[in-house]
Amino acid sequence: MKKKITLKQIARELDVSISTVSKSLRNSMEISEDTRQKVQAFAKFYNYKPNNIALSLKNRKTKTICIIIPEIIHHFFTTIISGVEHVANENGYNVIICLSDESFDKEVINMEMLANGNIDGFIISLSKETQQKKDFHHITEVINQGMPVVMFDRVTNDILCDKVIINDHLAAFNATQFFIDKGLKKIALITTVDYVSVGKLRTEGYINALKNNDIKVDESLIIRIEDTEHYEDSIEQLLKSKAPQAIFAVNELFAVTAIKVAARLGIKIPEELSIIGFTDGLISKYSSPSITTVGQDGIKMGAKAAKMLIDRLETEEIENEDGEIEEHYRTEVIETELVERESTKS
Amino acid sequence: MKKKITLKQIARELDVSISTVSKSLRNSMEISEDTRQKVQAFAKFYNYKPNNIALSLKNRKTKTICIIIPEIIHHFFTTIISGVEHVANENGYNVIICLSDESFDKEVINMEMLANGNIDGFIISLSKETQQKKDFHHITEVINQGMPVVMFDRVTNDILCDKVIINDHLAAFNATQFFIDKGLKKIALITTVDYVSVGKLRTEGYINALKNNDIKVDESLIIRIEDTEHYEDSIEQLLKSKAPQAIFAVNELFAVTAIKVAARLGIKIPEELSIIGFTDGLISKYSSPSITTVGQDGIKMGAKAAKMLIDRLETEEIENEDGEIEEHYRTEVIETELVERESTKS
DNA sequence: TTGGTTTACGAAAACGTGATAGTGTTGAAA
DNA sequence: TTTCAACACTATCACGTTTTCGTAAACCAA
Repeated sequence: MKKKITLKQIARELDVSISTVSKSLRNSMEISEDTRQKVQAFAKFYNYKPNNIALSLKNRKTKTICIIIPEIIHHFFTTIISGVEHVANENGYNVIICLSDESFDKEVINMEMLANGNIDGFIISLSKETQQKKDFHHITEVINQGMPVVMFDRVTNDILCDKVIINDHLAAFNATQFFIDKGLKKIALITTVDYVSVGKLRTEGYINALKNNDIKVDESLIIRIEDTEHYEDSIEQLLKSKAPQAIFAVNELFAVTAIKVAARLGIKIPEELSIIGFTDGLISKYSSPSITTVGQDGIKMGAKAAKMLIDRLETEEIENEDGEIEEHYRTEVIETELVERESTKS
Repeated sequence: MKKKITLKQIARELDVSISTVSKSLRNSMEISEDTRQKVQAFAKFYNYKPNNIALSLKNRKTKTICIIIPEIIHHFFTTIISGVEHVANENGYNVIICLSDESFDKEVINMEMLANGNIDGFIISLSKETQQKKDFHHITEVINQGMPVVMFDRVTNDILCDKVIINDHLAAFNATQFFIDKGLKKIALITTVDYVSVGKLRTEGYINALKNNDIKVDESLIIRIEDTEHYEDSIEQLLKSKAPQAIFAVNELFAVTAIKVAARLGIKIPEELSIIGFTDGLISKYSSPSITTVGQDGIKMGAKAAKMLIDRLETEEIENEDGEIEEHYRTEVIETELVERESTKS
């Protein structure tokens, strides 16, 4: 078991100073060809690699970013991670993943913990609880310390920072319009409670599409789900009592559950009932019938977020020189597209 | 924008030494009540938090572990992460996630990068390419440097370290036996190529179950899939030409694809064809019909792996004192259970 | 007053690195 | 012979902590 070797050990072994070793290894002209060779050979033999922690301390940057997500067992967030990770790696950054489990406290603890030097910046999607509480002090604090933050998907207007979102409103509008264009008018909505920002926006998109086509909004066609475990009954109720022609679900799980319930009730899809979900995940793809969805490109979104963060990290020094430059934050909108499958009529 | 404050700044401001500040903050008895109060109040006001990087450098531990997985867009691995993250957090550890993308090179780069001080230990599941190459030098090297490594799921006997696995052989055996007990004898297998360790083991389990029941192994009932994109045709071929009574698939995707193909061919499930998959993920749960699977509890597995790693990290100092203690590595086996759903007859 | 013990603090080292600023030796120009 | 530059290296500092050791000042006993 040979432990990692340090500059100091090499220096002692070769009877030169630490500076000489350091310079030799970075091929400084100050050091004679001879010594350089010797040091480099020795270092290679003992597989010397600079200690990243020491470098981090010295350079005041860790080359590590943190992504905080509410939930990892969720295809959308997984694709986000994938996108972030890829761009980060390309730029020599590592990624620390934190799960807030939709909990405000965990989000705060994670941020405060890592803000003390561990990482260079954050990418975050707010937990449900945080959105409900509207308490963002932990985030503003981090930003005030000069650490860049990029928010994605579940964002808030209360914080000024870079953001990456999809146009939830428009996407929902288009999905609803898609139904209407097919001649369907009795369109149900399965959505979340309103404090989840994206759920709210999607609901609005749905409503606006109806209004835009002079279709009256029937509140009894809208189900707002809070408990994410037991909602099958509500859907069954809806299908039985209202017999909608179409359902727009604000996520994949709601969509696939609707399909299951419909199948159980003997309702034919897409002949008697069309369904569109949100988020193009594995479930939609492999469900039978497969589900038409509003595809959010998580990979692209994650990649974008990572790029924005890294851009800010790498250009920060320049901004600081001028001292007085006002931060100018951007909000990027990622496009969505309707992925047509078997759950809607073509 | 107030940057983080350091001990040095507090010391200068209060006109005491750095040591005094440090001691005051950790409530050392050496410092007078008076000074302590003063320092603590000041520190609290400026929200002083020790710099983790400096601490890491000093203590030679980072309180961060790394998990390397082949692929994140995969339910099993996300549950693993979830389990790891939970246990890690409970013990004050952060988790860095690296994706090897099934690539040997990326696995090596990630490990070498992080082994230089960034983290305290690894949890890893081998990439396909690594398993194929059987080149594990990067892992042994890290272990030789004294950094603990825990392998899970895709492991190898060529490396001595802690491991967490499921009994793939037994699980496959039991699944196959389950079919046989229902009176089904013409059982097909959809598996991976043999260099994927778990695929191989599951294949063996299947074969042994057949042999154990004096059923001849029919190689034409076995499909070994290499290209993970285009294998629908092979399955269609199998169903058409051999008309198996049951299919055992070594993962979720193979199982759900089999269902799709069967549906297309008008084969009734489970009446004419029973299917069992492996890994109890969302797809199996939400597929219609839902799929009976061999459930691997990823959360438990990840939690176990994290626990083993942290145990080793926290007890290491003690071992080192004795100097001569031989490392005794453990291999934990996580139980599986058959989750019966609609794709098999009850 | 002397010697010894507290009390309350400070200096310095260590973790590992890299940059800046020296320093001694040699050889050549003046 | 002096001076100056080039060469080849070394010393030191800084990053932010914690910890060990040292030491003035104060107090007390003899």
